[in-house]
Amino acid sequence: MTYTNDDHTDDDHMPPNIRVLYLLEVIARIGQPVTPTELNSHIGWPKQTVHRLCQTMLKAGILERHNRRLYPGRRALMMATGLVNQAAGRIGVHQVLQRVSRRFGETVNFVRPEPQGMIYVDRVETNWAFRVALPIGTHVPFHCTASGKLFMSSLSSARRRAMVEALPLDALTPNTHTSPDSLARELVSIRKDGYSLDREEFHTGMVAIAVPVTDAEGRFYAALAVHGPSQRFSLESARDSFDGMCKAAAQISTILFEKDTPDSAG
Amino acid sequence: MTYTNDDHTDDDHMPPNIRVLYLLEVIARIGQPVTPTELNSHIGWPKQTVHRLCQTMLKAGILERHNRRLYPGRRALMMATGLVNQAAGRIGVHQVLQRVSRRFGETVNFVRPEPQGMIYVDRVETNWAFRVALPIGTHVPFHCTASGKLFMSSLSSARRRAMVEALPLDALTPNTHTSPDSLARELVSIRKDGYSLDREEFHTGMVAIAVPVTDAEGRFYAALAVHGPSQRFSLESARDSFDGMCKAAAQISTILFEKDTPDSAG
DNA sequence: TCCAAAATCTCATTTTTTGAAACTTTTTTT
DNA sequence: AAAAAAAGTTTCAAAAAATGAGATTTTGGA
Repeated sequence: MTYTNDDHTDDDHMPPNIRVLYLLEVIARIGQPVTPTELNSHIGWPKQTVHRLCQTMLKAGILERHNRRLYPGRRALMMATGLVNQAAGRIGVHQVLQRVSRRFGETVNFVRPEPQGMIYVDRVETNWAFRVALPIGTHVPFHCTASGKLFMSSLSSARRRAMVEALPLDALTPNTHTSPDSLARELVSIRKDGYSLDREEFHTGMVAIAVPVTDAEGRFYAALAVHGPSQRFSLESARDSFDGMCKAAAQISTILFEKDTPDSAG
Repeated sequence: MTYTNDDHTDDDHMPPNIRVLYLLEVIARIGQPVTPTELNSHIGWPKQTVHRLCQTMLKAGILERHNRRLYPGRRALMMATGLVNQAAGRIGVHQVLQRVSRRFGETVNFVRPEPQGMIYVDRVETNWAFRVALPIGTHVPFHCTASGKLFMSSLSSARRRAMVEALPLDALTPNTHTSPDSLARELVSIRKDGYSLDREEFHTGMVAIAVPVTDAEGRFYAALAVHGPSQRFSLESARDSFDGMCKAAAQISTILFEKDTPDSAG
């Protein structure tokens, strides 16, 4: 399918700045101390390049070397702790997704808009055999997904119109919107209803409902979506889940955006 | 003239590929979403440079932007989580765990938060017959473990509340918290006391105490926990171990985060 | 609506990175 | 203990990227 294009891939030309980060990333993924040569075997760059970059990071105190092996240094650890802490909200978000998934028995996605399409940021899957085979990090189109339509419905009317007219309205199923007018009309009603449905517009046999997660000022931040096969997850059951999903969306919003009150009991 | 003999300081000269990391570092240190211009005010580089570097990281998925502000992206978090678990100080940390275990004669765990639950990162076990059968790398729930409750107590009140409400409060023993209120109340007192107890809330017959290990800026990094069967490791003995555990936690913090201490008797 | 601040674009110059090849050190094998 | 193999280091010219000043556009608030 032409749409599941995972852009920024690793091969797709990486600027030298990002190479350093990629190296750190690989070290983090491997999960145990490595030698530069072992790194090399995971990456496949010229060995001099890998060695030089390691040297740079060693000099900077980002890596440390013991016994010829590379460890994340103090600087990396401090940075990592700060990042994890700043994103502690994501732990809470994941827990909310799990709760929603448990409650409705279907796959739950957390989806954000990006220029290339809507991107799956986090997910909790059910154990059912039927599953969407879209890995986290995948971009999906705007015009035929519950989350994409929800996002567009949140735009100002001028932008909404411009976007609808700019999109390639490829028909991925018989139900996909292929006319700007019908799509624009649905966006208006989505805006009114507060939720967006995917009526088998992306994959035949799959339906979805999405509700918005907004930031502290009420602006669209992400979509919380539940996906399921139409046989067991009908459009009616999707609509029935609306209230529960709104509550979950509000919780997520609180986790991510609520200002810290100076901690009193409660 | 050998005046500026301080070879590789941070200011001295930073190669372009380290600049990207430095930017991430500053973002991590600030601890909350920033605009490129705010970053600029912390760093003082030409604004175009900061902007360009931010763009590069956004394109790479290392940062995310919402509402003009930069957030650590999914890629940054994955990297950070991976790095944190293999820091250069691991060996030293393990030795501290061994000492604690020898001193109290019980199993000692080093536990960190992840989206799926608290994860056992390192452990020293006693030779006693009674042992917890949770291998390293296992995720355990937040609501019924000393370390999980300790972590949640470290969150801002808004996040704490949202998380408590999102969690499935499954009763694993008669003592498990099953009401958000009672759990929330305990988190407040944990925050006050500086330690967290597991009163047979996870496994009947097993109690635990956990104290926080913080980084150089006081942020939660991990929990240090001692586990034992209630018959020989009572809640009182757990509390008695508090001072010793705090000392150990401080040592771990020093090992992991402190810059070279010129051999002062701590 | 207008205005100021922030962000983006353009481009010549400077600086860095790059990676092949030769060379040295360390580790393993015989 | 010597030889062989693997890992790591140094050198250097070509290629690529980063840099940052100035001009331009976009954005958010009054």
